[in-house]
Amino acid sequence: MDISRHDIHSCDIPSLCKSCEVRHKGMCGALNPDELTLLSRHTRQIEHPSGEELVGESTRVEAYDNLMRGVVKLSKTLEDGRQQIVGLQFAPDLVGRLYAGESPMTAEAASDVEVCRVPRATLERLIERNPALRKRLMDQSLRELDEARDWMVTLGRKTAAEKVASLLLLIASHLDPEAAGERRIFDLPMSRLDMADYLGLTIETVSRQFSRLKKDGIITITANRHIEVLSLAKLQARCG
Amino acid sequence: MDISRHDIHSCDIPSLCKSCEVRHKGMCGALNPDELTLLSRHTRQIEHPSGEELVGESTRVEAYDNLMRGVVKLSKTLEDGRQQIVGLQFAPDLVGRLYAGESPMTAEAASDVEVCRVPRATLERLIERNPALRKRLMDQSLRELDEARDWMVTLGRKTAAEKVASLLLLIASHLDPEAAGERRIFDLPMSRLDMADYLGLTIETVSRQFSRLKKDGIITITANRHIEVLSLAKLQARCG
DNA sequence: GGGCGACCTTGATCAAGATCAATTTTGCCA
DNA sequence: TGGCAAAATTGATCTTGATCAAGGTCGCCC
Repeated sequence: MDISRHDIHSCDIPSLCKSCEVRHKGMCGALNPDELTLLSRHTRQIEHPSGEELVGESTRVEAYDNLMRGVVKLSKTLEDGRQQIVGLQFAPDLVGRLYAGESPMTAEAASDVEVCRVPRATLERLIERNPALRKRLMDQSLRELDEARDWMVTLGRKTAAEKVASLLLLIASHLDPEAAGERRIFDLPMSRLDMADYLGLTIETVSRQFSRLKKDGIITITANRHIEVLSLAKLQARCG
Repeated sequence: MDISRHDIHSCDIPSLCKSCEVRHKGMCGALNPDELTLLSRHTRQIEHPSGEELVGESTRVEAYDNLMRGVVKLSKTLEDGRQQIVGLQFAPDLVGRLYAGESPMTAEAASDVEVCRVPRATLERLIERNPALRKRLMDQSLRELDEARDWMVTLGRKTAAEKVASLLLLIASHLDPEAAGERRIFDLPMSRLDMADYLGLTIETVSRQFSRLKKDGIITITANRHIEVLSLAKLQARCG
């Protein structure tokens, strides 16, 4: 794990700093120079390999993680080990349940991930002082709530085929958002098991649905993770 | 529908006023006298019979509803009519998706319901001015997000028996929260169809699970809606 | 380049819950 | 109080997705 001082001039915390790459979605411009200085003093840039845990379920929350690159999965586990993924986060989301003493879930790197870690107190102080930052975080929370409720429909009322199509569409829209037309190309940021745990299915069922999408000419798969969507319209039609 | 001027002295908007019945959970004390006067001028108290819609899916949001009595269900519907309930709201929640032009879901009275309706602009102006109110609404949003993610585990990974037990426990904790010991007594605020739509099941499956809980001596049911939980511990043990 | 382990696919069978089809119960109103 | 429609229960059967069981593929490290 690479931990280095955070330099304000080469700042790449997408959600909190000015010179970020993903300016259009992040918190850039929300902070004034003083606030940026304060932030840069307390922030550390950290890399996590795929599979590494950022925050454990029911553990104390000491810091928030600003997601710069990669995909983070949020999951919950029943006592007997059954697991459900309850959300995916993409850059430039803030990872971590605001204001909670204990994290209600596990946050884990789904792919290799780069974050900027901000101590809890630092961020919460900034939120107090900065209305723009506050509004951004409120908007992120409300958006996550919308997404969670959308996914409840998927979990409760869709068939296995519709579930897998919905997930592919969700991932495509985050990882290849600019693309026009019918095609989308991307690498799945998660294993079949993760997908099953997100969809409330087994890996076998997920695999069979992938095979069906392939057979029906809607996608091609190479090397397990590389997906090409040939007909976005047909994929959408399978989402229910 | 009974619409009457809202009188500040007999104010009973639990979440926004001072003399509310559910002081411990609401927004009482968040507003100063000026703000209360502003609010009282624009607020209307409204009663909705069970089944009546407060806000429709994909319709323009013109006002928020402060829930004073009863239970509101939030639902989403797929094109072919499949329905999923994505949340329940109890007094003194604020009903309505903050800051959205269009409501992402339907809000409907599950039982008979009393609300205070606040125009969108009025509440949003108050939020700007009042940090305590702002924090309360942020906390409600974050709590709803936690609840939605908890429910995703129920929808994705629990069996029918565990789902029904989880719902009974959820309702018991809201409708008979003070009770000590092993017993809880309450009236279900929703039909078997609503419960099925919340759990991602059919009414037949819900009914069979109720019969099983009865047979196993965990609950008694009278008149379809009146529930007595005989052993809270056994009910909890069935939640997974 | 070969070998090993993790991950994925495919097939056969099983079971939980859906569907279809009657009854029964409840609430309501005349 | 009786009658009726809506809601709930119960039973028989079917279907979807889970489970069990082999193989196959991929990626990585020596």
